[in-house]
Amino acid sequence: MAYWLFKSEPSSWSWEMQKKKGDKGQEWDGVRNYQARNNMREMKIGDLGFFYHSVKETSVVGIVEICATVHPDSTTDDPRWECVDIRAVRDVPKPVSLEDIKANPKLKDMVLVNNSRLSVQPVSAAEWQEVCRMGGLDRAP
DNA sequence: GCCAACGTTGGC
DNA sequence: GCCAACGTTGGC
Repeated sequence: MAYWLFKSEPSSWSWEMQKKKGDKGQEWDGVRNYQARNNMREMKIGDLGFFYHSVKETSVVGIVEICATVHPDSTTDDPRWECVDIRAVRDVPKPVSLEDIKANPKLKDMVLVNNSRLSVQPVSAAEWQEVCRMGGLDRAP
């Protein structure tokens, strides 16, 4: 089981929109960055991820699950670009802000802190537990 | 709205 | 293969 973080600007794709897709989920398309794509290639069904709102809210707002492994991105004919499908699992009761993450020494190595431009990132198990705790999930999913 | 950081493109 | 120019992202 691996953990990930998906970053999205709410004006283009928000957590609310993701939740409306329900259990069917949604293809995480539009990624045009090799590092992000390579991370998606590593994902397996059942892996979990944080849903992070960039720009305005800069907070982890939800938990998602990988529901389809990597496949061609339907929004382009360019065979280089692939993506996975994710579905919303639950809200994070208390969204965890970037400020809070930066202020927590346990999270100082998070990719989010050190490479803010990568849109699909790996998250360690320890980081997962800690962010879940901060978000008000006493038991990490 | 600004700007730093980063990734990509294209000329050589 | 290098590197300058350019475009985009995202925090502030």
